Amino acid sequence: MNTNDATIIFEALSSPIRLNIFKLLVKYGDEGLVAGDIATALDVPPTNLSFHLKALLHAKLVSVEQIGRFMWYRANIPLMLAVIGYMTEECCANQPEKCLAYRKASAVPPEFFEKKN
Amino acid sequence: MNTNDATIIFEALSSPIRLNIFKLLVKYGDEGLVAGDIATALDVPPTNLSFHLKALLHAKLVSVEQIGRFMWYRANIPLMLAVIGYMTEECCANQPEKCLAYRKASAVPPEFFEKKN
DNA sequence: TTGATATTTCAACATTATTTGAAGTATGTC
DNA sequence: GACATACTTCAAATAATGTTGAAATATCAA
Repeated sequence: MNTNDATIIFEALSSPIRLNIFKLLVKYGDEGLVAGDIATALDVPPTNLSFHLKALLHAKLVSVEQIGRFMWYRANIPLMLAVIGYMTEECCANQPEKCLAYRKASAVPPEFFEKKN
Repeated sequence: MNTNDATIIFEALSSPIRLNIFKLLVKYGDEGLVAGDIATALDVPPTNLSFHLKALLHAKLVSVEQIGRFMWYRANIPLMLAVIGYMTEECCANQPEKCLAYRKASAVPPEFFEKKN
């Protein structure tokens, strides 16, 4: 994860349509969702959906698997976590106590911050 | 934090220049940095820097304080943490065990994941 | 008050992103 | 094979963003 990767990822999440696609896919987890169902759920014309899915694929925020005529899309949650890591990295590295204080006051759900290992 | 806020924030972080500005400001913490020094550090013409700082201000990712002729810019770290919260929310809410498993394998620095209270 | 410094705003232009309908590709069904 | 379905690619129009130099604003220093 570097500036370039992060830029592409943020770019991919910077449109309401794409952010909603990603959030929807997170919700469906490993099962994923077929392009047509994403289009229906979010009321986006198929052509336009393809365009946005391409941006998410390019950022690697989603993966796709063809099964018959259907394209199954899935969210790449580990990558999302890597971006979070990237964002917090510098903060923690440069002023750990301040970062921790801010984090304690943040809206991040507590169960997410359980000790790793 | 809703889709609209998040979109504006991701939009603000979706250009390499703006991402570098933000990272630089995170590094300087509470002290902040004056516009001219950001311009020098990142080798961005002042006019262009102003344009990008405006986007970061609009997203509220940075704040600004005028002191004499100087404009001191500072990163809004709590907001950054709020976005992280927003991104993890749905994941944790919908499949907590999967989310935790992914997190354990993620590159997020371990000290960031200490129990909150 | 004059001139220098710090930064922003403006206007023009250049570049990039988004949307749409029509056409294309591939798979499945009869 | 002929036709329907699922989805993508293409091309053209439109919209949004990014960049630059010149001018504006505001503070400071002599």
